[in-house]
Amino acid sequence: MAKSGTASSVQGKGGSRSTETRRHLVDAAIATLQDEGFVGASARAIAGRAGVNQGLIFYHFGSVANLLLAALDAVSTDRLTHYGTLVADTGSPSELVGVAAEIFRTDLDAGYITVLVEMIAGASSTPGLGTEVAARIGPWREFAQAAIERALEGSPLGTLVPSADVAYAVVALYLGLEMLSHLDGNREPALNLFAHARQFAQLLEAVSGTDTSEVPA
Amino acid sequence: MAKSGTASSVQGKGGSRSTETRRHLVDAAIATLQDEGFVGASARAIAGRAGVNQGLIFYHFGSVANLLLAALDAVSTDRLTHYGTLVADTGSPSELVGVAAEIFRTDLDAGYITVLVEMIAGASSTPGLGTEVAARIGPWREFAQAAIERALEGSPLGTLVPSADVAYAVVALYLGLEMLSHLDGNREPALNLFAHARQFAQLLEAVSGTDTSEVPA
DNA sequence: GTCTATACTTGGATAGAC
DNA sequence: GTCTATCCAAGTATAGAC
Repeated sequence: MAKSGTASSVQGKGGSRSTETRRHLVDAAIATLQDEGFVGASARAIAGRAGVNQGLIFYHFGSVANLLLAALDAVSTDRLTHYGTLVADTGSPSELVGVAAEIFRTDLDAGYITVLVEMIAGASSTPGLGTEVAARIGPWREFAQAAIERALEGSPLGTLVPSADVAYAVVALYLGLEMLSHLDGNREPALNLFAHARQFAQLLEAVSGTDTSEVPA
Repeated sequence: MAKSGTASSVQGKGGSRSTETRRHLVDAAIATLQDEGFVGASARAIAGRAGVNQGLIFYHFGSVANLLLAALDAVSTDRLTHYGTLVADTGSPSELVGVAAEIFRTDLDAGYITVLVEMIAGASSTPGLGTEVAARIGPWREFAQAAIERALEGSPLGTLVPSADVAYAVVALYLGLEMLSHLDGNREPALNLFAHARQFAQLLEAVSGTDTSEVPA
């Protein structure tokens, strides 16, 4: 643990003073977005939570907006890799809905979607921020689309369902459910919904599955 | 048009100086929320747009948050009455989806949902604001639920579908689609979705409608 | 009762210290 | 290269003018 910051011209190693401060700021930015929203995510509020001088935000990230984007980046990459492992061995649509419910519940409780929602809503104020946020949501849509297509491949539904549009709707619903759940502090309605969706998916599997002998009257 | 504001102790009439200023402020608050978001909706910005002194906001509404709530009230009542006339003569589910698409398109272009989304997201910052916003969203959910129940009454789907949960999902989707559409300035994906939903509703009507002779294999 | 001028607080950004 | 002290703009709120 060489902590001497004097002779370090190399910045690549993870223990450098710079990267340490950056990480603290990013973590604090995430926490502030969750607790105080985009409005409360000021340089002073974030720096105070990180325990550093607020000027460091402008030195390391150039602006508050850039720091918030870095925070969004951190959450996005972290979540997407986690989703990947969860969805890896998912076969049927009803299984996918079950995993989606699990993902939603975790993200909701941990406040990850809050970061996303606040950034989208807050982007209206800062010029140019919207494009940057949109670029970071793209992977979420692509992930959803890939998962949907994989769950439906081989099924007759696969050719009927426009996966891109459905993925768009899923992400939108994800965001909307977070907003409503977060607003009245009650996650039950949203979780109920996933339960219903799963039953519905099972129904669809029974009707249009590969095994046609079980189709009910 | 008695414009003399000196001897007016009565405040009921709509042309009074006070109500006129209030109306200007509410209109300006709506426009500011749409253009600049919750973050940009400061007392100065709103008052500047309304062409009045910013101190008037605190005199007439007590705080910026209260003015924004008044703006949300204005939008909510205006929209809900409008929805009422549109959904009045709607019979089948597919018709309801068609009307919902029309409502969404209008609201999206006029920026009405933006006001709602910004208020929800912004509520994280101001203590107590969340409860007030939630109270103003309740009617939207009730409206959606009533419309869904009416479109499904008589159909076997009516007893299967949990209308409250579906209404919750519809409002959430409505909000989420607005966020995404507004973010990348492209309303096509959302509108495509409504078209797909309509086709799906028609399929459901054919399968489980009152006329059972048309059920396909 | 209605409005304006002013006080005070917080926020973004940088010049300069180490 | 890293960080702090300081500056100025923008925000909320009110005391007092009309």
